[in-house]
Amino acid sequence: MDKRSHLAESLWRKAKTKQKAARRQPRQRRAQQTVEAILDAVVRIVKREGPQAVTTNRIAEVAGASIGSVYQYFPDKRAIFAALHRRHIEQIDRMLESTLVRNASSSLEELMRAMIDGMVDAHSTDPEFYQALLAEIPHRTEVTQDFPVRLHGAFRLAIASHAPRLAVRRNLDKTVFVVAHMVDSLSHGAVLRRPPGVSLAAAKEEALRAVLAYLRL
Amino acid sequence: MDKRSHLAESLWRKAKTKQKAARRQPRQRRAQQTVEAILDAVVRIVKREGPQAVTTNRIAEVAGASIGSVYQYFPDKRAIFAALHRRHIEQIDRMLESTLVRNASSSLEELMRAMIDGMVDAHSTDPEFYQALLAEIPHRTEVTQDFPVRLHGAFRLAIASHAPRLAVRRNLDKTVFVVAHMVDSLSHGAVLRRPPGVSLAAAKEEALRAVLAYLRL
Amino acid sequence: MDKRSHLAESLWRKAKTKQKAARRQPRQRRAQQTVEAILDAVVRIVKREGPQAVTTNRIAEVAGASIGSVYQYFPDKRAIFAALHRRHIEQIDRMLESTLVRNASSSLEELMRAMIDGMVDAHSTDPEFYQALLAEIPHRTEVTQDFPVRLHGAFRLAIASHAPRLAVRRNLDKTVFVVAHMVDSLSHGAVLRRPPGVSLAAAKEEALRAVLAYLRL
Amino acid sequence: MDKRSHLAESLWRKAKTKQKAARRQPRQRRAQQTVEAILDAVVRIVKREGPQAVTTNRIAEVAGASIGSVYQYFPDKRAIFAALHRRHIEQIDRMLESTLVRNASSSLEELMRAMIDGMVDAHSTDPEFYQALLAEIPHRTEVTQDFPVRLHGAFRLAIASHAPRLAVRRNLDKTVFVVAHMVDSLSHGAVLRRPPGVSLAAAKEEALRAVLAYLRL
DNA sequence: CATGAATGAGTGTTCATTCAT
DNA sequence: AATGAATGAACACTCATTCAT
Repeated sequence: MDKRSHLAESLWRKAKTKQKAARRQPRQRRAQQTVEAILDAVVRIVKREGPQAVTTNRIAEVAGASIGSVYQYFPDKRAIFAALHRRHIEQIDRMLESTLVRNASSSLEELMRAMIDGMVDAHSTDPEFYQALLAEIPHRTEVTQDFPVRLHGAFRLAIASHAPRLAVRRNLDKTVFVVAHMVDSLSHGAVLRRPPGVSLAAAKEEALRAVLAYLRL
Repeated sequence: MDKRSHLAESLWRKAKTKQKAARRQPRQRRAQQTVEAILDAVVRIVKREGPQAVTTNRIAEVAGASIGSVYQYFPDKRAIFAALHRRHIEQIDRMLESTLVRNASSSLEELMRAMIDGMVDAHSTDPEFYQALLAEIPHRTEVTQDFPVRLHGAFRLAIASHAPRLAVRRNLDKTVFVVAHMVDSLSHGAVLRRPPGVSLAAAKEEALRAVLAYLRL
Repeated sequence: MDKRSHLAESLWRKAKTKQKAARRQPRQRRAQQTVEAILDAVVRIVKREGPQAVTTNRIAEVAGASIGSVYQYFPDKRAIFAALHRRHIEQIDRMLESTLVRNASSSLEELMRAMIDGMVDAHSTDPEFYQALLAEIPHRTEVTQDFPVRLHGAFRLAIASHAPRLAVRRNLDKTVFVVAHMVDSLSHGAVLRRPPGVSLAAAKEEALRAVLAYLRL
Repeated sequence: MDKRSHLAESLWRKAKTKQKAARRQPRQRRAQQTVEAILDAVVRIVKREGPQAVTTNRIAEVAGASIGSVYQYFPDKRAIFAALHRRHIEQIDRMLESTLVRNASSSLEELMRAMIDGMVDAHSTDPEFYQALLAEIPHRTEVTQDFPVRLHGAFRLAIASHAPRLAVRRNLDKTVFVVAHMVDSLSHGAVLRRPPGVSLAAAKEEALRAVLAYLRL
C-alpha cells in the first residue's frame, strides 16, 4: 500500500468537497504564479500589517495583480484562506509521510522523536501567522481540521507497525487519541508557550519522555 | 497565602489594565441585568446563528436592550467578547481553586483525576461556543490567555504539594509545562474530538493514566 | 516572555494608526467627472436642504454615484469640504492674479476699484453657500485660511508697486493689514449685509472711497 | 429717551423671538447657578477638548449636573449655544452703551478710539472660543447676528450725535455701514490676524486712523 | 425637582464582489 | 484574460433626547 496516496489523496478529497464554486484550474505557468503570489501576499500582509489588514483589494495590490485577477482564481475570500490552509496542511502531511517512511525500521522511540521533531519544525515556521490565520478564517471549512485529528492517521500507522503488541493489547483508537493530542499539544506549546528557563531541546526531550512513558505503560 | 486572591485577583488586575475607555460601572440592579443580558445574547446568537451573526445591533436586539445601552457598558465590540471570555475564565479559575482545596489531602492520583474531571466539565458547557468565541475575539487581549498557561499555576501548586520528591528531583517548570498541556489538550479533545467507540469516561481514564505514567517516571 | 502578547500588541498598534492615505487620483475622464459630481452635489444639497442635510450617503445619492465611489476619491467627509473650499479659494486667487496683471499700469485708484469689484464678484456667487460651508468645515485645515490673510499677498504687491512712496514712508505690513481687512469686510458686507436703500454700486463706491482716504492719508 | 433700554430691550426681543419652546425661567438662585454652570461648562469643554467634544452629556458632566437638569432649563442643544451667544452679545452691548454714555461729550476721535478699544477688548476674551462657537452653532438663530449689523445702531447714534454735519451732508446709512464694518473687521483682525511685527496698540492706532480718514473725507 | 439608564434614528465608513472597458 | 472603477449592503458606533425611578 502506498502511504503517499493514502494521506495526500484523502486530504485532497476533503479539500475539494463542498467548495463553493470551482474556478478555472490554473494550467499555465503564469496563472500558477499568480495564485502563488496571491497566497504569499496574504502571508506578507498578516505579518506586516496584521490580520485585519487582509482585504481582497489589499491582497491584489500586494500580489501585484488586479482584484479582478484574484477573483479569476478564487471564488471568494474564504477560498483564499482555505487554499492557504491547505498549503500548510499539505506541507505537514509531507513531513509526516516522509518521517514515517524514513523511520520504517527504527525503534518506536526513534520514530516518536522524529515525529515530535517534525511537528516542532512545522509549528516553528511562522507560528504567529498560522495562529492568526486560524483565528481569521471566515467560517471554518472542512479542510480546516484540528491537527490532533489530522495526526491520527499517521500515529495509527506508526503505532500499529512499530508496536503490534500494544495495538493488540489495548484499544488502538484510545491510544492514538492520547498520543496524537500529546504530541500536537506539546510540540505546539514547546514553540509558543515554553516557560523561560526551558530550552526547546529540553522541551522536546520531555515531551518524548511523556509519550514513551504512556506507551510503555 | 490565600489561593483565591492569588488566582482571582491577578486576573482582575490584568483585565482592568489596558481597558480602552472605562465605561460606567453598572450600579443599579437594572443595569447589572442589562450587562448580563448582553453577554447571554452573544452566547445565544453564536449558538443559534453562528459567529458571523454577532453584530452589535443584533446583540442589542436579542438582549432586549437598545444599541445605546450596549455602548453604555462596553466601550466597543471587542470588550463584549473580552468580558465573555473573562466570565468563562473566572469560572474555570473557581473550579481549579476549589478542586485544589477540596483535594488538599488526597493522593496525587485522586487530585489529577479531579483536575481532569473539572477541566472536562469546564469544556463541556457550550464547547462549540467557546471554540467559536476564541476564534472570533477580534485581537486577543491579555486576559485571553490560553488555558495551558492559565493552568500552569494550579498544577505547580498541585505537584509541589503532592509530590515534593518529584518537584525536587526534576525541573518543576518542565514537569508543569508537560502536565498542563496534557491535561488541557486531552480534556478538551475528550469533549470535542473523541473518536467514535471511546466513551467520555474511558477518555478521561486514559488521560489520567497518561498523566500518571509521566509523573511516576 | 509570551510571544503571543508581544505580537498581538504591535499588531494592535498598527491597526489603530489611521492610515489616512491619499486616495487614488482620478485618472480616467469618468473618474474626474465623478469627483466633480460629488462636489457639485454638496453645493446643491446645502442650497436646497440646508447644511445639516449633507451626509455622505446623501452626497452620493445626489451625485448619482454610490457611497463607495465617494470614498474612492475622498478619504473622509472633511476632505470633501476641504476640496470644495480649495476650489473656491483657487478661483479667487485666479481672480486676484488676473486683476493685478490687468491693472499693472493703472492708477492706484483704478486698481483698488478693480480689486473691490473682483472681491464683490467672488462673494456674489453663492454667498450663503460659502457662509454655510465655512461654518460646516469640521476642523479648519491649512488651506482653509481666512480671506484677509489670503488677500495679504496681493495687496502687498499692489501697494508696493503702485505707491512706492507710501510703502517707504509707512510700515507696509500695517498698511496692507488695514487695506486687506477693509476690502474683504466691505466687499463681503456689500453683498450680504448691505442696508436697505444702498445699492451695490453705491456700497462699492463708498468702500473705494474709504480705502483711498486711508491710503492717501 | 433712555439709550440703555433702547439697546438692551431690542436685544431681548430678538433673543426671545422664535425661541422653540420657552422652558421654565429660573427664578430661584440655585436654578440660576445651574444655568451659569451649564454655559460655563460649554466654554471649558470647547477650550480644553475642542468643539466636537461638546455633547449634551459631557456638558452635564462638566457642569456637575445631570443631563436631565440640562433639559430642565434648555429645550434642546441649540438653545444652549444661543444662550451663550446671547451672553456674549449682551456683554458687548453693555460695553457699547457705556462707551457711548461715557463719551457723550468727547470728540469724534476720542469716541472712535474708545469704540475700537472696546471692540478689541471684547474680541480679546476667548477669541478662539467665540470663533469656534460661531462655527458650531447648529442652525444659525436670529440672535446670532453678525457683529457689523449689531454695531450699526451704536455707530448710528455716535455719528449722528458727534458729527451732525456729516450725518446731514452724506447718506448716514452708507457711512454707518462702512464704519461698522471697518471697526469690526479691524478690531477682530487686530486680535486674531495681526501680522508679526505689528503691536496690538499699533494696529488699533492704525485702525483709528483709517476710520478717521474716512469720516473726515 | 433631580437623576441617569435607556433609547434608536442616523452617521461615517468598509470591503467583498461585479462588470464595463 | 486582465483591469480597476463602481457598487451598496452592512457595520460599529454616537449622541440628542426621553422618562421611569
